[in-house]
Amino acid sequence: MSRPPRAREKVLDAFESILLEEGERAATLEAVARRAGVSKGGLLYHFGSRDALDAGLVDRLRLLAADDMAALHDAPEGPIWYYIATSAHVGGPFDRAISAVGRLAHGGNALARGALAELRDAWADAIRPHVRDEAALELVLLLSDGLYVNSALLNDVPSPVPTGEALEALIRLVEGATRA
Amino acid sequence: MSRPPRAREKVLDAFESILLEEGERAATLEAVARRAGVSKGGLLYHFGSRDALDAGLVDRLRLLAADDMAALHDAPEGPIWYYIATSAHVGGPFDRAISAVGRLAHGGNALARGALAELRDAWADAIRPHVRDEAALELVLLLSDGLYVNSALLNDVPSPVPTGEALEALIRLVEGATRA
DNA sequence: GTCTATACTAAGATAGAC
DNA sequence: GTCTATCTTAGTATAGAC
Repeated sequence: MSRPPRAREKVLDAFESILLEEGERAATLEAVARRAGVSKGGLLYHFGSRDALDAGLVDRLRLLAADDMAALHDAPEGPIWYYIATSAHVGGPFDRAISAVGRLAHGGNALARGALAELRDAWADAIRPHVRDEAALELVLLLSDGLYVNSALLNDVPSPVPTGEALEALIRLVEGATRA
Repeated sequence: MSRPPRAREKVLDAFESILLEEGERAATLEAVARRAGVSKGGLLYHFGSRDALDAGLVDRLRLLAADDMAALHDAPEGPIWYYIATSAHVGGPFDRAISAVGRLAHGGNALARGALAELRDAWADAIRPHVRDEAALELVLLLSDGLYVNSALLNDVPSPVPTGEALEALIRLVEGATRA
């Protein structure tokens, strides 16, 4: 009856944070270990190599993606609203995992690319029944991607991401233009 | 009457390619020099440090951005069409420079972040007169960002970026929803 | 399960020859 | 203007103590 291994999760949290705030290059084993509050050796007990650490983060993304897909299907405001609104709401565990795995994908990691491609396909399948055609589907998917890029990019640049009323106006516009 | 320094440009081309295809982490001075067909020492003659190389790429982006802004203003199909269509048409020098500088921005480079923020502001100013309100402006800008993310991400994953007729349908949809 | 110490490799940067 | 050689530091990984 062992409790979930806290250290492992702390390491993944640290890895994610550094990827998001400082990029792939800064996410060295030493930097991750330091931020997680363990030694390099301690980290390497849980993740035997850099590749294993990458794979650990991709696994986390897959788990969170399954939960989110369930929430999207059940959303009372409808999937389009849920999908776009949560894309702008970065900072949650799922959003962080997506962007962090995105950085690994940029670095050429095949596991990361595959997981993101699957996620995109799953979203497309969930939203397709609610829009009038493929152009409308593309618009919804691309808009959400745009929100991600922009929310992920800015750590000191002033944020161009719409929030609150501006975001609602944007979503109403998209719903009007795309709904089946 | 010295001709433009070819080696310098070759180095920037190589740096750009590696950033796009393999990410920040792979873009080491040695890898860039090898791809450019020069030695590490040769590279460091033109760019005295890694920071100088980063700055060189940001400078290139600024030059290309000025040209593109002129083309956007003169585009016969109108700025919205020009803007979205060219966002999907990655592979040109300008598009490559934007995505490559985007990678540097992810890595925390302040010059890169500043240049991209300025570019976004310039686009917003150019498109604002042609859309009906700020929500419509956001939609156009975010859609274009979405096209970039997706075109930049895929080196072996099958491309989710619409082209040809699908892209035209998407642009007509957006124009209908946003035009002033 | 976590640490310290250490080995090995690769990255950034300099010096000086050509 | 470009090269080779070399120095230094940082990144990955292993061994073995606690």
